[in-house]
Amino acid sequence: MKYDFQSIEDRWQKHWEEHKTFHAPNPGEAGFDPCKPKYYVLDMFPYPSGVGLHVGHPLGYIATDIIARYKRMQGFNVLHPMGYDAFGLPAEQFAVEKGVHPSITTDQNIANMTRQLKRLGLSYDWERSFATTEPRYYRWTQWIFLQIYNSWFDPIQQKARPIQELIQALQSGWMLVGLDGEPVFAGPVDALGAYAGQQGATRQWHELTPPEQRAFIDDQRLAYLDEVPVNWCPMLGTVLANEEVTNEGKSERGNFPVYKRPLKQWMLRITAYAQRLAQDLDLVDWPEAIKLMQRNWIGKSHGAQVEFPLALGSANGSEDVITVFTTRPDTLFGATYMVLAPEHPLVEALTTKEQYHQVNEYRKQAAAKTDVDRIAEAGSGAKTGVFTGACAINPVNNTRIPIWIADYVLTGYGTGAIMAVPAHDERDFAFARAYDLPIRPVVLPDPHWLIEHRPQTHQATGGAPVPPKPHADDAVAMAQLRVLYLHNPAAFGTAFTGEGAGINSANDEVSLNDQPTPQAKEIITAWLHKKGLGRGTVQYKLRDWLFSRQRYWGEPFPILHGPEGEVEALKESELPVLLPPMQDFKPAASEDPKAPPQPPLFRAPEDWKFVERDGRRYTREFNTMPQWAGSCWYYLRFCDPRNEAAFVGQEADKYWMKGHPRMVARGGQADDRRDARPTDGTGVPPVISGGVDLYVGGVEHAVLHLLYARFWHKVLFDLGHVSTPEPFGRLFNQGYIQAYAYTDTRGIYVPAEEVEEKDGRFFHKGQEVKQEFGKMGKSLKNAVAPDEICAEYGCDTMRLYEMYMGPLDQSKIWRTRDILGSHRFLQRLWRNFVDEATGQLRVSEGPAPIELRRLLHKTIKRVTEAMDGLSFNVAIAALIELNNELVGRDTIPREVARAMVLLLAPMAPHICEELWKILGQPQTLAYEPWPVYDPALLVADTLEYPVQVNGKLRGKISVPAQADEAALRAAVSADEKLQPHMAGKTIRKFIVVKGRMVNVVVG
RNA sequence: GGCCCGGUGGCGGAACUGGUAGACGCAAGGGACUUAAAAUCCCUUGAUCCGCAAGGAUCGUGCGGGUUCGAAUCCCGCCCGGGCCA
Repeated sequence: MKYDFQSIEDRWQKHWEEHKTFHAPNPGEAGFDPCKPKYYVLDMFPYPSGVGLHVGHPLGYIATDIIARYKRMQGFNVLHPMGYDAFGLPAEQFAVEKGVHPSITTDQNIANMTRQLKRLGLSYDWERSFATTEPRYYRWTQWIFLQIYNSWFDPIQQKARPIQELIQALQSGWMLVGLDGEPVFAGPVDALGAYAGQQGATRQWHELTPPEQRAFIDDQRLAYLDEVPVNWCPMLGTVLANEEVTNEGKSERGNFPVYKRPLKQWMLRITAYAQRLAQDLDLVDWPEAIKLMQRNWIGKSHGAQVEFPLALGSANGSEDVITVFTTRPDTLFGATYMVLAPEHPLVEALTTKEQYHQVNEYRKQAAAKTDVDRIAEAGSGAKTGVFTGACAINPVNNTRIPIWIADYVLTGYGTGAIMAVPAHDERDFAFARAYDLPIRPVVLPDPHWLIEHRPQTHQATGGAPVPPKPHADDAVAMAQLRVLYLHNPAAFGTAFTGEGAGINSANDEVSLNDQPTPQAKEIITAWLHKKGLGRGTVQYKLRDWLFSRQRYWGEPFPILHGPEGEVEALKESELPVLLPPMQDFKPAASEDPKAPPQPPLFRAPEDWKFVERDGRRYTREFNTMPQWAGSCWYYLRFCDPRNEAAFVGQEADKYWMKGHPRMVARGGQADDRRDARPTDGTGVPPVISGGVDLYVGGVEHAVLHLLYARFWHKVLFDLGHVSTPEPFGRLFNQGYIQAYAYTDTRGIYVPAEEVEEKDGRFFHKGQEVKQEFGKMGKSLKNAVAPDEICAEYGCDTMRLYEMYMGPLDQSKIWRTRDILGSHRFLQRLWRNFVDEATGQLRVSEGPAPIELRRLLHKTIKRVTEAMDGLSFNVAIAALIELNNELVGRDTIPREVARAMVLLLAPMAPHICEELWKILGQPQTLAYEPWPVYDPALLVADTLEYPVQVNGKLRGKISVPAQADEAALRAAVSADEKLQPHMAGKTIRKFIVVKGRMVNVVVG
């Protein structure tokens, strides 16, 4: 009886499906065991792509499956679901290409992907599966949008609250309307810094007209309409979020040009959560790299807001100050000019008649460029700008400084105005040189910088002699260099942006001279605050989330627009708003960046587009939600996917999302949970955030999906709909599978499977080709389908191979021929259990020989620890070693056979189920207790100590395990091999590492 | 340019908290079985050197220093590769 993986795998997959082996009941349902702890292990939501899976995709799925199976055996209730993120551009584009409605292609793709996944023997609870495109799912996506829409962010409590509570507070006079359209607390302000300084200029709620009231409230919502400069991609016919635009100013999907233009769009106020999104990263067990990326994206920076009064005669109108934000207030004395973004609202009022034409022309040019172009041009040194004719006053030294406009300043960032400090900012430096503006050094660079950038040509020194390269210790030369810098910083060719001692920075009241940068910042910020000229601030790079897309294949908004342009949200009872059936769902793509956006829903049937209410005719919102909406909360729906009354039941949320201290497998006693304690010593903090216990996916979602989902989750948390502050307690990023790809002499990729190797060279149809490698996929023609591998070797082999390739978080290269090794392992395992010729079981009763039993328990320890660390490659290696030990024996003891099958089962479940059955077990092994090792068996009677002499390995001694130092000394001096190394020398030190080794220091 | 991660045999990789570097697999070579091939089983395999042999010596974890009885592991400086930001 040979190892017939085909029939074994078919049979067990059928068995699991028929017996619902992996169905996890919810609290309160039949079969639910409340005594067990829970474990929620989740894969990142996949797209059901039209081309199907290649072997790179399941890498993470296999890993989570192994953990799910392992945790089940350890006695956890395991939630392990899978579903599909099926809305969005790729699905729609695929549908457009094939000329079929997206709902049809989506269903086909889902069916195909489900088939492929099931072929891998993944133990998902398929009964919980859903797609974001199902109305019973997106109904709740719309519902959550309504929650966000009907909320505001209370800056004192730092949380979202129902907008109704704000309205009540305003009506009762507890809150007032500030001049800048901010809600202002009417009570005592001292304790409430958030509102400090805003009193005085306020209005009572009842002083506002109803439209004003409505506008005010709409401005406070977490979902709001705003006319904003957006990333407009005419070729896709939609706008994109900043995150969806590449550094090159192209769309991430399709690589089409993206332009900046103002459009009225739905925005989500994620910026209100900037502080908490950054701070709560401390609560989760995520890779540091990902936390860092999120922190960078949120971009918290400390600095100061400084007010620059306009010089007399400069302002035509109301405003008399320009506010700027700077992270280097210590360089304020070096601000020699100001720059406004071309779009800055003050530009119109400031510009003098003489400069009007030039300024206007410049503004037109700037409007035609994308942000990214502008940043790129600024970075490349091509600075452009125009003088407005107006001047401002530098408040620290009362100097008149000119106000310019330049497109290297963007409206989206900060206040859209900067103070330019050319001596200490690269872009300001380049600009100042281009337009001959003064450069005033106010921070003294360190000697290394001065030497590195010292002027080296006659021209650069302005005619002065070129000094020889000074030594940093040469006080006289360094002094000369400093003087040269102070007189002519431009000669050094670049700005000094580092920290140093202040110079040229004093007025009658305050001096930053000789102060190191951090202190200088504090001193000047305090002075500005005292004088009412500015204040220290915290600034974030994070922008609000642009939430509208001009697409068909997305969730419709639960929003109506009234005849007077008023916005009206639907009631919960009116959900879902179904996508209308349409034949022509194509976006209105155009190569003309000026073409007006035309959402496909604009062409929807009349009875969908218009809604009668109280005798008024409302128009539906024609935009749809972006791709990310559905994946922002799917992990919650998996907890309770069939709930018709709520997006997730409270009990289900509390049970599956609950946080618990991370369990540590200690000494293999993993199911003694009374003893479980938070991890320590590993440097991993205990997880206190709750949420998904293990979330596995690629790094590419580091900022987008993971930040959006955290934001939604926090809103739901604030409103009391979910019980944990964070959605994903522990995150793990798996690496990619790469593969060799081959290019011919023209540089064109040839199908990798047709390439043959000869003596280290590669040939395709007789032509030599070049070997490269890269991420597996269609474009490199190097994709390998899992179906082929499963057919040839079986999916157990494929699962083993993918896990054996290397650490899960690293990228690795797929080599089909290496699969043989994993396959041989399973073949050998099978033959150890079953006599192929007779079909006889080769298992013996009776106790195992002690040495074999020791090896078994050592293996249990290694495998268990490797599982906890997700080091499946190491776990497999340990099992191969044990298996190799069994090869050649006539029979294998039952206790070894049993444990071995259980240990391998999470990784190669089909063959193990079959062997389990052959061993006479009637039940699936999916819920068998995980083997536990006996620590007593790991301690041998005699130990072999390696002995070093002066740190070099010179021999080995065998001693009883209990041997003390004296016994070891005796054994060492008695050893013949060691003697020559110590002869004639005194032993100066005798180091014993108990159970590990001995080092003798002689001399 | 800044920050982060990594660099170990022909290859993928292992090595607890500083304690026998190279587990395990692939590839390669030799042998057994076989009419033959495949499959299987056994042996060898970091480099250099000494020895008929058993065995032994020296070097060796990107490079150069340092700490230590002892460094792939910790510290400093550099080189290379990857990622993120600019």
